[in-house]
Amino acid sequence: MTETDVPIPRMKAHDRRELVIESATAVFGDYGYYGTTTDQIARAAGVSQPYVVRMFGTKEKLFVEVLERALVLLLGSFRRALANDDGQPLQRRLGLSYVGLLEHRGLLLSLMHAFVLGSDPVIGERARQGFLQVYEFLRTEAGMTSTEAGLFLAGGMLSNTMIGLRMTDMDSSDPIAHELLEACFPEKLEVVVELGDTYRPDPK
Amino acid sequence: MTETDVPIPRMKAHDRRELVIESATAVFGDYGYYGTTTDQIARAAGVSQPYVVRMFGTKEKLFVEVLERALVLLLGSFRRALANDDGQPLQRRLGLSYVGLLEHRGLLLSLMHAFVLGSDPVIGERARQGFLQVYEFLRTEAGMTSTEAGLFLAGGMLSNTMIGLRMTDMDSSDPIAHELLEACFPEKLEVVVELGDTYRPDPK
DNA sequence: GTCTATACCAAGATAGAC
DNA sequence: GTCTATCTTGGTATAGAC
Repeated sequence: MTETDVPIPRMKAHDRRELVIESATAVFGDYGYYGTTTDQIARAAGVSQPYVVRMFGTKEKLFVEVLERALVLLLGSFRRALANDDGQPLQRRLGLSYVGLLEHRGLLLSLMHAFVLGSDPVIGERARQGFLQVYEFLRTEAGMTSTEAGLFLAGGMLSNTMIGLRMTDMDSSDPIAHELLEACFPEKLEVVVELGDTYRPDPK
Repeated sequence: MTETDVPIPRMKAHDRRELVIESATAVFGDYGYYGTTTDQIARAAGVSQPYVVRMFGTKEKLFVEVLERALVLLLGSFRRALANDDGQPLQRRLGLSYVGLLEHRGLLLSLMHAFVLGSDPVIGERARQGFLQVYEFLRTEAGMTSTEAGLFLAGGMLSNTMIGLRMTDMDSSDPIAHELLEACFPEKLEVVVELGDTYRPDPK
């Protein structure tokens, strides 16, 4: 029962699990559910492929966990922005909070991939539910009107799309692209471009 | 050289090709690029799987064709709406035109899947280009300001997301869901729900 | 122009050792 | 708790007949 019984660097189950989910989020964000390999995820997390499957049972279950965690983080971030009234208008606080989520690599993109997979019986169901949850938050907790909430969501979906398109990578070159970016992220461009930088390297 | 040399129902190459692209659009719309099988497409088009590959070389090339055709149809539809001035405000004409594209099963969703695959060297490149093309249309031909164009695109991306989520399928049940749909498609709900109906059956 | 048969590979999952 | 080896399936692509 001495501690030296354990020579190889192991982690507590929970930590490894978190690590794998985080890596999975990043990869799923790039290639989507079907486009992502459990092996890619394993390599990103520095563990073996069978172990990834072992931990979550199936790739699908893992994706659902990623999706669920993304929603938790998203709503958590919104709630914090809501509580943290710094005098700025609500829309802006929430918007910045949203953009701040770019720090979590793949988080918003994994969500987006899920949103567009509504035909899938299990992923689609969870995705619908999650989207509604966000809408409900905006209406009930944030006190937006349905129109305001719709506009806010629309902006969010446009952001996600631009991130998915890796538009932030081609910034300064094309003047039209640059104008589009500015139109899409009013007053937040610098933040977005900076955070978007993290998205650069991803050799398959 | 008699016509009876050809007993089995063949089509002109061009027509078959069109048919396959259309079927592919529908399936890609449901499951995305990676999630779609060339065999699914083949069955949807009523031809053999190898023949699909034969016609387009690779699955990737086929997807790019689908993407390109979708953009052509989208811009065509917009140009028609622009030219067809019936007194309604431009935003509304374009919006209705956009929603009308739901008639082409999978068209908007295939676009959406492409948009979120920006990390892919070939698909991503084409997708970025296409998105910019649309933005440029709104700014130049439709004469929108950058803000107007941004808002319009945002609405479009939200629509796509709701379609992808199959939100229109759960209409009347949940009151919140219904409110969300109305907020998302102002004055167009009936059209959307009606056209969205076509999306129901899709057994994998 | 279109099919059948099939080669070939990649990916998810399982078994079992350490 | 984590790995190596491996089974199994399914999917893209090719060959070649009709």
